[in-house]
Amino acid sequence: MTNTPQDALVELFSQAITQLKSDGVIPADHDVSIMFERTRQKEHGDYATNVALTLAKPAGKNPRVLADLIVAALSTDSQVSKVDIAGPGFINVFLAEDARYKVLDNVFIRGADYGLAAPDSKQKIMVEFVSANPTGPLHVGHGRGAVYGDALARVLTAAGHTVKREYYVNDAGRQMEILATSVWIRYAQIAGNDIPLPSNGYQGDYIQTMAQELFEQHADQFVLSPESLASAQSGLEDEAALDALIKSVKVQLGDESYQLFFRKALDSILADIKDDLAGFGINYDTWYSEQSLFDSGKIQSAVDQLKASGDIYEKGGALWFKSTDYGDEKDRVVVRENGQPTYFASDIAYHFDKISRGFDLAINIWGSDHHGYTPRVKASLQALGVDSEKLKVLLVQFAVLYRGGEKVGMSTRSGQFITLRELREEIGSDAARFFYTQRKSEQHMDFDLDLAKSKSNENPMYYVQYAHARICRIFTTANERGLTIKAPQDTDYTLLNGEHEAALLKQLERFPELILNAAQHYEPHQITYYLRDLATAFHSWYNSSRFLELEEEPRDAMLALCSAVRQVLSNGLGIIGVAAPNSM
RNA sequence: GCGCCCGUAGCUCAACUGGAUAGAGCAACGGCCUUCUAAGCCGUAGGUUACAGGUUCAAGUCCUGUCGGGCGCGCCA
Repeated sequence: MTNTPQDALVELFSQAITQLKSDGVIPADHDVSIMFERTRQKEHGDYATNVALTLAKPAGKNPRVLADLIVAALSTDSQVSKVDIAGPGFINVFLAEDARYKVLDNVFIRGADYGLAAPDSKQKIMVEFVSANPTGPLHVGHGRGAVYGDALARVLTAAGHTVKREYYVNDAGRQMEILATSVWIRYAQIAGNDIPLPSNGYQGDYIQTMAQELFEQHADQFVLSPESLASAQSGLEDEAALDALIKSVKVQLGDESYQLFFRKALDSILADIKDDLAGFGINYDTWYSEQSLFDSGKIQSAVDQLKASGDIYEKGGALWFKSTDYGDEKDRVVVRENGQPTYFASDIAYHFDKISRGFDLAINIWGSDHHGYTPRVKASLQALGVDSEKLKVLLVQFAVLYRGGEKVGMSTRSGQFITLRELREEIGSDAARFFYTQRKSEQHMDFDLDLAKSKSNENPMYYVQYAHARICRIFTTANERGLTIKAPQDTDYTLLNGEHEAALLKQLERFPELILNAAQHYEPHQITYYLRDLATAFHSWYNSSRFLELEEEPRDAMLALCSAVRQVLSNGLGIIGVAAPNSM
């Protein structure tokens, strides 16, 4: 790893602060942290620190006076050309001319790894995301979490963490039963039975498709008499009637036959989800089955452990977890009166197991509607003796969809939704990823489908990709003209002395620290904004000069800079999972 | 009612996590193609950062309150 310029400056200033401490200007026991920021305006130099402002009070001195003393105590450094004091007491640092060219060598040496921290040098992190119930295809509403989760995983990887992606599959519970029964009813209908699908069953076309396939394989082998089921439905409320219907179908089909429908539904939907996400460039390391938590006894043992520690009590025939002892609003049921564990029971076991697998940090990406759920899960981890700080829940706001200026409603059961696949096929994986990654995850967001689908300059992704394609084109043209171009490292960087070049070099230099910052704050969108800034700096430069018509020396230097910009555009686009096309 | 998230240009969003004159894109207006791709560039206009207080050298950012929007408050998942 190459040290960032900030590191060197912090070192330089630390010595001065130490000096002032021994001189008695600053209290010797005062803990000083020095921060350097890149400046917004070039009149303020390359870097600025507010250290004199933060030390003014403990030192009992006017910030500007203190800044003077700090600057006076600095030893000379060949990398620093000038140090100014400005405003209320900022210390602005101007770097030496040649220091700015260093970044080019870094880019050329590291290549596709430029900006990336040493792999596997930090924490072991699991990112769990999407984890939508396997009761139907993913819809557009899942897109934001999917893209955010994957981009975050990529950012964390780039920052040197070891990252695993996991999808928690809710393959146990009532929704799955409703699904399996819905498939059976559609199957029975195809086989000629006049059994209506209840309105609270799954209505989507994909149910029909699965039923049709089952019918083709098994003909009418699994039909039941409608009369025997009708009785189960009469005189009950909708949900109770549905449960009765499920039970009835289950009993009459027999476990083995019922499982056929269950497995068919689960397997094909899961396969569809996997395929869909893979089409987005999202690939998981593990698909963790909720059912396996039952089968392995992990739920039971987690409950037993909580019982033993006195964190579970009985009330009204149900088992309650005392989450209020750990800061939750109210206690929560883990095992119902009827003996069925709740979804929360699975979650306790799941998160406990997750942390126990040796991750330093487990990140959950949840829809914002689940925010109230976090305290109880953390509470359960604490009760089980796990540091709940190891679980980080990041919330993603739902995107409100618009089509033709109208809000688009979403409902999985009714079968009326835009699938994620549809979105991807219409606007492309790249555009969708870019679009989502433009927004901070916890920010409310409007998703204009018409806009996302339009392949116009209104979509900023093209702006960034175009910069990359343009650079590729320059080299293609140079080649066509038979020009002999020096290797980038062999060119004279000092010829890159214009304002455009300075702006670009600065952007390139910023990339490694940007990745670290984006990772630290779980904000992949920073990469997107950076890429747009870099593309802007490039397009602006491009329009100001025709490189290929210059004298050889400056031409080759400029092409070296082009090459570096192309590399960083490519690296950055890779981190958000968007392609860097050679031509457009 | 209580809790969490949010409120920034006409629209969609940033703002290096408390720093200097709040920035981009789209939309609007005016310029730039005999040229390595105009999916581009240059310029103009657009703001009391919802509102009112507070904290300090410094607040869009932190605290309190008000208003407005979203979500949550099940022996649902």
